[in-house]
Amino acid sequence: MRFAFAFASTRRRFVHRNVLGKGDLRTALPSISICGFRGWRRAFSGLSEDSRERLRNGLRDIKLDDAVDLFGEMVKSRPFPSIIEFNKLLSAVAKMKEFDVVVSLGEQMQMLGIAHNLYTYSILINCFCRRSELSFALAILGKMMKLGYEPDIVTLNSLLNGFCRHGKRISDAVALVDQMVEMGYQPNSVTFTTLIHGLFLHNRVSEAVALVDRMVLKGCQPDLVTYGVLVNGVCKRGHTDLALNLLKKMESEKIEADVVIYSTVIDGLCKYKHVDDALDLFSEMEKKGFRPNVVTYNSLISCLCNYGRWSDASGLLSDMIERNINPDVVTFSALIDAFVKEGKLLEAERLYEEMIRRSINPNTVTYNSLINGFCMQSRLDEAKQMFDLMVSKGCLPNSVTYGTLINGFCKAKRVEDGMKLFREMSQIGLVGNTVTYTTLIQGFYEAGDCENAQQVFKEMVSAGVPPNIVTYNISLDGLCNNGKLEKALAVFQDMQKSVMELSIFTYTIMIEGMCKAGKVEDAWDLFNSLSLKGVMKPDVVTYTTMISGFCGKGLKQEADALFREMKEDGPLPDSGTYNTLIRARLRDGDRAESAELIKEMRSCGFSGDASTISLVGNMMCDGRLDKSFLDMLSWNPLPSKASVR
DNA sequence: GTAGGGTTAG
Repeated sequence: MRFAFAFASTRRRFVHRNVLGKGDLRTALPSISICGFRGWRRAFSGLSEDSRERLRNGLRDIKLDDAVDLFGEMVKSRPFPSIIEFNKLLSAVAKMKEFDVVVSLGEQMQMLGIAHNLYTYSILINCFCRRSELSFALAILGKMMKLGYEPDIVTLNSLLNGFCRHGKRISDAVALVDQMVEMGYQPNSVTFTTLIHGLFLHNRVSEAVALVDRMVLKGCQPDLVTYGVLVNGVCKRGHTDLALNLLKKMESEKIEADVVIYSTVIDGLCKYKHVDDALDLFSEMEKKGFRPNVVTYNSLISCLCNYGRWSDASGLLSDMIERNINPDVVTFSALIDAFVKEGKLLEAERLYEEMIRRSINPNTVTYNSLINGFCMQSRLDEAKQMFDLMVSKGCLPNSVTYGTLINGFCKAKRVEDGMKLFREMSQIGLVGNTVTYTTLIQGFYEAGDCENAQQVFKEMVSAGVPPNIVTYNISLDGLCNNGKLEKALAVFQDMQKSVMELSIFTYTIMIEGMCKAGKVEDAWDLFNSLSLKGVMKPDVVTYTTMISGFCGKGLKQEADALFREMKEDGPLPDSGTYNTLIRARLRDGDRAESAELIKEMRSCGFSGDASTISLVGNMMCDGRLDKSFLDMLSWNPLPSKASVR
């Protein structure tokens, strides 16, 4: 046997796997055992004329259900139709990308004693490869070769695809092509295109691009599919210049482009912020005679929406309607989502009605956006109603739906309702992600319920969902704000020991926690340890937090000193820094110094914030301050920073 | 009768 690579795993027997559940294929198939010998002449007749006709036509446009029915009819008829007819059927199902069904049908054939031939094996190998189940494909290859069939270039290309899709065998894929050549096979454009695609799958972009030149050297011209793979691969990774060059190259090589390839590049340009280039290419494709389709429009419309270019987006919508390119659920969902994010819920609802009027069925994504819209406005009951509506329409909520609602309830301080939803979600088999869990943890801490917050954290870990730095920061903050500094410190220590990369934000939370617990000295030690370590620079919030801590303890000199240090060689003080200091001065009753600081703050372009103004208001009421302070804070005699710029 | 690919929305 000339196949040196008769892989070790081929020794493993092809395991029959019934991938479909009971009730689908099983019931479609005949039950041979119940047909007694005398009955079989009546039970098993030939194929109907209709089915013969279908098979003659190569099963064009056949639906999956019909194909499965036909298979049932075929295995009932005696004698069995030839393997060629079965192959036609398997091939048709494979074209629908229903690889599981193909595998299952092949298995049923085997059980009925319908012998596979080279093509049957080829189809099955292809299906396993498409499902990234290389070992099964190799097992069939072994079996096939044992029976004396030698794989041809088609089967080898399928196998190559299997290696490419396998998580760890891309280098074996590269080697396989060389091996093919050694064994006297001539790789064709499918071979190279498959490998190029595989390299992209493993993010080996430059190798993928370089392979095109290599294939030309080997006498293999790239075709439209090759360019499709290349253009998509580079666009998805932001190399839109390269994609545009590829379009030109296609033209010079007289390879006719198509609407999909243009749409791919347009979408790439949109995603990587070259909106106007996308619009240019859009008109260029029209000039070249390629008619855009709904997908082309959808890319552009959602992109324009994301940039807030509403009138351009709706212009394109009217364009497409005028040209009889019908908007679909994606078009409407994109527009609805964009309006929701802009807070224009009314417009979003109008679009929803419009799509119903056009008999376009909203899907989960559409409802998710609308639910999000209500959540954003804290209209939780309406959000829940929308949720019920979608369920009643047979539209299945997914983890985004639940995540959105849970987030809404938590933000509206209704963490218990959020938790109820979370339980419901788990019951129907949807898994929460890090964000969902983190939202709930935050909700419980904000409700002062540390116990449940920690419980959710534990559940998260045991469910195998990894807490991230945000989860930890929220936990630290929650513990500190609920008077559990000791516990927070313990967690903080664990974090420092872990591989997690801490941000300055984490340290600021701890410094604030220590200050609030009256442990300003500890906070100051931590603050200084930052500069000593040198890895983490305190930012303006860290400084302000520390200054605020000093002020709270009446350590005026320390606060002033840190403020000076900040101005000399730290981060620039911001409105928060000034307001923190000003409130401290005002509380001290130091009017002159307060006024001085206010003036300085104004000269930097900041003004009094809400809590400073409310403090001044209170002090005016009990007569400790006069109105001039309020004027200083809110009246604007100085040019603002913006107008100076 | 068998092989490769690409576009849109949360």
